[in-house]
Amino acid sequence: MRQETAETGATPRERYRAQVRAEIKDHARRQIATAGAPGLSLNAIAKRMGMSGPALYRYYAGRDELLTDLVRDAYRSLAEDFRAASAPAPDARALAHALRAWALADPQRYFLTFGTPVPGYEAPEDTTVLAREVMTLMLDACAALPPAGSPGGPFAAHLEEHREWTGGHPAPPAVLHRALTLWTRLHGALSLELAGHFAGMGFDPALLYEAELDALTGDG
Amino acid sequence: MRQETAETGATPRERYRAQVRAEIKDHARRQIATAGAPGLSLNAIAKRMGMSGPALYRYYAGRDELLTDLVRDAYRSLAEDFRAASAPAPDARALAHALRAWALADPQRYFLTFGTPVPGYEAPEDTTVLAREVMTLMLDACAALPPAGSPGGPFAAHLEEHREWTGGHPAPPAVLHRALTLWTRLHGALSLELAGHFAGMGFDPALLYEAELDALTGDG
DNA sequence: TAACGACCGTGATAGCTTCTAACGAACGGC
DNA sequence: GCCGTTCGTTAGAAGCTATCACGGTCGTTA
Repeated sequence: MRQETAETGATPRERYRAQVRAEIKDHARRQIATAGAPGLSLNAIAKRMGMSGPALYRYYAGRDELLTDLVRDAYRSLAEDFRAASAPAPDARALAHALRAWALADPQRYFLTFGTPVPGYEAPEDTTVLAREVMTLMLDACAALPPAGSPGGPFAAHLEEHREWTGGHPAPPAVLHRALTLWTRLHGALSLELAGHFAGMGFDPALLYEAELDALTGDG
Repeated sequence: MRQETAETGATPRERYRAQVRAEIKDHARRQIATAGAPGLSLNAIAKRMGMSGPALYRYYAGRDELLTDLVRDAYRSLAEDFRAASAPAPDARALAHALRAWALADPQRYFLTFGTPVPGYEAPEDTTVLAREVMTLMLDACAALPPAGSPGGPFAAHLEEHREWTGGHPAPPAVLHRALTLWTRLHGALSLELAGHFAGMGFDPALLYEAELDALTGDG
């Protein structure tokens, strides 16, 4: 039978394994932060950890599995920041600022989750679950906003009949619409900024972001 | 001396060279459309063209140069579609629809221009010139819109002093703001749709796009 | 027409990558 | 103390970018 330690609930072997996996992820994070996802090299990680290339495959079946783990961590980290920004009460402005801070802290991490998808790579089921969790926090924040003057256009009516993605959230369609536009507009400004498309244009991206946020919280 | 043909103004050698380069680009386009930019392989292109790998280097110095050429073509193609949508008169709605059609026709081409940047790769000067051309058409379209009720917030005031990117466009700051939000909002909705982030959410991305467009042309 | 030079395609090579397979060593449970 | 699981190694296949040196071809020029 296996002997479990009190602290972690795992055998020493499993603890070692978990630690090595964490170390691998740490190197991968650093590597991705500077060279991006395509620059992630299992070989380089192994060498930097002082072991040979194939040894890594004892811990990760391949590049994709490592990337998936990083995506999972990224979503979890964003959800955590969102939860912190939602305390003591859901707040769309705080959420938006948390999102930008999270993105600027590690742009490649943002691209890993919301950037260009790798064609061959299929996101596993549980990442969409994590994404839904983030979405739920956005819905809560938008539900807490003062209701907009307009009752919502034809798209809000469309959303009334297609609310599978809300996970049973009781928000009215106008709030669903607001949450979606909050997401897409902030992502639009943020992703173009991070991708460097505003470079050399002269204006301050932070002010554009703030202007979008004003438009959203004032009247979507 | 070089002998120029009447039709193309180039020697037969140069015509052949241009034709081969075009064929390479064609294969690259097809390859990128299915496997994305990281899936672009010079070797595979060469083999599919019936020649050996290194032969390609006679026509393109490397992967980056080929990618740059594709980016250039993409911008040119978008600018062309925008010009067509701006006839007979600048029209923001027509422009937006042209953008979405252009993106859906080849999502990887969209990502090539507006997607996650490759960290090692630096876009050459002339692509920014092409991007400015696209931006100018957007500015023209926004200038032709009926003026918004609001005179513009603090960001519009900021833009008044930072209008280098307009290339001397005489539009008032409110129009500059509108053009920027047109770009970022449409990109936000479009890029998330193309990246598959709306998959399984149930609603129709086209309606979301249309709703954003309504919000923009009605009152930004 | 004959020769020269620019250009094109080839195979060989270096160095990198992911990933599989087979072997030896170390660790932990009984 | 034995024995099996697990770990790390080296070797190797297949792929990629990119460079080099060589031979063939084409166009021009003497």
